[in-house]
Amino acid sequence: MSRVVRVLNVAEKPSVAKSVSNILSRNQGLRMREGRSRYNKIYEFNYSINGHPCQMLFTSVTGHLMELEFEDRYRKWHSCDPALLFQAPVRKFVPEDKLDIKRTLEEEARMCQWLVLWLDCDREGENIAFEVIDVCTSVNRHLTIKRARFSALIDRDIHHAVQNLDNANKYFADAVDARQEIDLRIGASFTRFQTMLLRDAFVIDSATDDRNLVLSYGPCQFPTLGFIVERYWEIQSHEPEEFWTINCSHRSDEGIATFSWMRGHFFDYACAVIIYEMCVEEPTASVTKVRQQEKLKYPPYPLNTIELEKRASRYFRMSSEHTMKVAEDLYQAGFISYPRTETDGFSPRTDLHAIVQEQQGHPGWGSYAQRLLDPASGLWRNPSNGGHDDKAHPPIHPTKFSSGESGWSQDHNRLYELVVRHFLACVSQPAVGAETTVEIDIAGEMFSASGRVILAKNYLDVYRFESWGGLLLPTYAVGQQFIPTTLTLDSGVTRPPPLLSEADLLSCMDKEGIGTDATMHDHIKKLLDRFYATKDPNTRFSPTNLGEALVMGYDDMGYKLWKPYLRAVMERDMKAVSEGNKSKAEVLETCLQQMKACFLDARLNKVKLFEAMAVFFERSNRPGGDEQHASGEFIRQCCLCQEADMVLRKNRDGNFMVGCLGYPQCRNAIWLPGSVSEAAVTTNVCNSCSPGPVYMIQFTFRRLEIPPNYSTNHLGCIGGCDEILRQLTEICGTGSRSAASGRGPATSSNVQRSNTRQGACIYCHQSGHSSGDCPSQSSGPRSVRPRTMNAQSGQISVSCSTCGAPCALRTANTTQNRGRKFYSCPSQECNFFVWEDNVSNGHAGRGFQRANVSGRSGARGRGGQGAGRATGGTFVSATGDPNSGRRCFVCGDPSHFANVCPNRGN
DNA sequence: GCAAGGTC
Repeated sequence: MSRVVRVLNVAEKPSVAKSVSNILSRNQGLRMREGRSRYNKIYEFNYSINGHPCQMLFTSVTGHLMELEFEDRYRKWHSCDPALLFQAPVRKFVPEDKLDIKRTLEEEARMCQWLVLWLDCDREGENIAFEVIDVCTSVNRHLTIKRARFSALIDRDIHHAVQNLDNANKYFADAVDARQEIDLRIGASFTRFQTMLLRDAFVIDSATDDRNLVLSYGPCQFPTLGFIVERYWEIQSHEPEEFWTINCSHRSDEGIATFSWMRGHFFDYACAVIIYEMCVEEPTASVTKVRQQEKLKYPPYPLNTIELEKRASRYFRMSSEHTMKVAEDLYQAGFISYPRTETDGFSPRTDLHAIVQEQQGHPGWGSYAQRLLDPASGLWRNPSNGGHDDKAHPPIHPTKFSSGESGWSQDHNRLYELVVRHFLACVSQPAVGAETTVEIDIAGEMFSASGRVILAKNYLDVYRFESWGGLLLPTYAVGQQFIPTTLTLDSGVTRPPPLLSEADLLSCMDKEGIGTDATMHDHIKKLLDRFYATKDPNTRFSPTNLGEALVMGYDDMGYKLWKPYLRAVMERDMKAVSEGNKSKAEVLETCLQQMKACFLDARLNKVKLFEAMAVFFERSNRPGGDEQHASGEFIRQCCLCQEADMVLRKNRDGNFMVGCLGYPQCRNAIWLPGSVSEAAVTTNVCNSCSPGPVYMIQFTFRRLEIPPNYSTNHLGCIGGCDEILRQLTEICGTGSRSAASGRGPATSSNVQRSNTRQGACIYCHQSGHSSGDCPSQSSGPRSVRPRTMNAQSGQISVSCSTCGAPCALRTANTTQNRGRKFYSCPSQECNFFVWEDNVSNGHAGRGFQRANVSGRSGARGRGGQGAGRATGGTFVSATGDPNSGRRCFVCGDPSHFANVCPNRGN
């Protein structure tokens, strides 16, 4: 008889310690006692491992026990150059809130001979296993260490795991160590760098207190932001293109059928008109094909975390972060299974019927559950498998019946209902429909219509979140002829894709491997918390100015730090480490070396970040931060605070300004043109500006940055009398803002992309000279971006970014934007367009973004040709009188439509 | 004051 072995078992979370204890003890003689941490109980029972009688102690941690941090002397933001964070020593330690768990482990480990690790069987779990080993072996070096590998919390797996104990896998743990270190070093260095660089240099109005604003960078949060910005840019740069299509409808006793043109649409108006006129001439339709098909609509795969978040967002507009909070509540209370799972297929050993049985009494879906269990209904179907398996948790499913609890919020009820209905749907037959497609021929042109009848709803009966729309189509027979009720030539414009919804964003992250199922919602929330993005009531995300500026800045540097590539490379390296093909040290060295080089380069190119920020934000004259101002030469007394002096200053970027020494009480500042290369205060006093004296400044401008008709030397005054200075400020912008509005190397901002024609002069559209030297602009060039003027008088007027002509304020009359006001250039060539609310919000206009004008029909037909009139149908010709309330798409004139616009094609 | 990953 061998001696009883005392075994310390450690799980990743309390629930697993409890489940495994229950399984192994078979609920016989299971005792529970408190540990030092209130969440992590200790279970005790007897068990026999490979014939050794064991006294089992089973406790848990709560995820990682340790954190990685820089050594103390590098932890303060100003303690070191952020570039040093790529080599600064780091240490792993148990944070304050985990110390009680650590103490429990130490106390129990001292009394044990074996340590069995029941952490989740993934890389993070393996890493946590080594954290536990670290803590336990430091108090008991004689421990025998074993790893239990299990894929589901079911009897067979657990008993198998404990009888086949394995060794912990250092490669897996190393991969996580590498990830942690890389994330920390990159995150901390870039975050400190860009925060300290930009926060004090600009007036960032998004935060209430921008002194505490952190402009964080992270290898997951930035690509997530990148998805949002990229889609936003895609929308911004979309050039709507007008197209033409022919629609046909036919009303009969059975109802109406709508036929669409099988050619789709034409972008060429003339071609469309020719074909349309042909159809109008001979409008008799002949049915050429009638096809009937049975179609199945399958229920969804079993539910995993990402799908739960996506569906809760789609169906209830719950944020992913809130969804996970509510799901955690339901899980803690025992109503649903573990909510953080990648698995979307049930193990064949799961007793699915038992789960359905529990739900039979529910007033909402109980009767469906009953039908499902009745073999006669034929409704049951073994669930399909989505192909993902985290080997640790089953798909999310109900674990306890409830018809609503008193403490539940509406969202608790909704989420529980979603989990239950989703589960019931998974074990149901697909919906069955009959689809009919009818094709007709009018004057040689083919049109088709389709309809669908649902024959059996099956899972759709319980899964009320999904529908399967379909119209009933009247009956047609091949060879049948009829005269269309309507035959119209309709125009439409191509539309940009919509902004990313939360579900879209989760899909992007999932696809590119950004974050894990347990952290994706955190990254999304972080973007909102950092003021990088906003979410509208339809759960669609837009970047804020801040978010867009940061992405633009890095993009202009040529670094794809905002793309998912970096994470993908890291993920590949992690995999190589976990497979033993690369060492942790090797991956750390190459990755950190590259990232450091990238960091140093980004710092050298910080002007790109400044430029991008300057597109959206005013420069701040706040002291501190990266832009220390030396006290400058006296110009005049400040006429705002009337107390302090205004002095000439130059910042580190070489930009000049005249600022009040009374800062921060007085924020009076006059920024000088970005084209100033030198500025010196003279003894000359301006004759016209008061109160005086106002000392004049001798300016030298950079030749290439000012129009040819301006001199490079200028004795100027900042008091307001100097017209040349005013013009150059307008043309060049101030500080680095000027570069972003057209000077110097082009930034790839969307503003630029949409308002300039690459490689050609923006005024005459010829190449060979820059816009600043255009011979057609005798009065000097204009700013590229649309300018708002007279803002102080309360009146805004917008001039066209291309031709400079004043724009008319118009009102949109489309489904999506009815009543919204916009400015557009009267000239057809410019295509300049901007929403009024974007102008007042400070957004620049874009090249062209017309409102939706699709579905507009023309006017009355050309007399009694064909049988249209005889049957009372409305035939619409490509020419004729306008309908009331509509405007020409091309010029906005309500007296005619685009198809007859006199300005068309000029 | 910084990341991302566990989890309560």
